[in-house]
Amino acid sequence: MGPPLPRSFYARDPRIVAPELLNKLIVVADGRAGRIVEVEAYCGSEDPAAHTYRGKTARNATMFGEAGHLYVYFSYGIHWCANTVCGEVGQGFGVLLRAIEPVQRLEAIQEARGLPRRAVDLGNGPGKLAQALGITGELNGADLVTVDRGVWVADDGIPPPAKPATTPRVGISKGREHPWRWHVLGNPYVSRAPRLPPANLTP
DNA sequence: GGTAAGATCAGC
DNA sequence: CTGATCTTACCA
Repeated sequence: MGPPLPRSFYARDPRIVAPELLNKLIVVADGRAGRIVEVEAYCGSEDPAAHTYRGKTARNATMFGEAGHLYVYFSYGIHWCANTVCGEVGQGFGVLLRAIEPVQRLEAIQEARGLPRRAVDLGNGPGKLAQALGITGELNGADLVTVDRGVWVADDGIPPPAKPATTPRVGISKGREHPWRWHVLGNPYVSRAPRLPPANLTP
């Protein structure tokens, strides 16, 4: 399946790392795995949409640590979301994993998601992705490079798309001007199709 | 100390 | 469109 990505892969600007994470595999301890088809970059103190914009808190501390660890946070009181920490220690940079195409242990993923689901609905969103792979707060801080808790990101030889689709990020109100969401163009497992520019209705 | 908003999702 | 209901920021 290929080795875990090295620390140096993550220790860069998340706007570089994010598109390169497309088509990599995220693998968890019990063998469930998915191909990453959608990501977003978050850029610390320079990014008002980032959890780390206003400095370190109990929740976001992992994101200020060493690159290559997993930052898992609890969202809207219901869902878990997973990020890879990027950049230098103290920057609070990371990449949110927003969608996967399930590729290994489909039955376990289906069971984790519950109810009959269309294949595309198994991992097409950050909360769904975490639920599909069983990622919860227990995995916050896991090292994707040393694989200390069984979670890692593998390169199985499929390269990132030469021209990934680039759009504004989903679900934020500040920082909308930055096109820091990337996805595999045309892949049916992404959470949202590219948003068309607003129609010009003025005469 | 209270309140509102949020990197979401499922079910009306 | 709404509810679920955790974390944080911000105001009093």
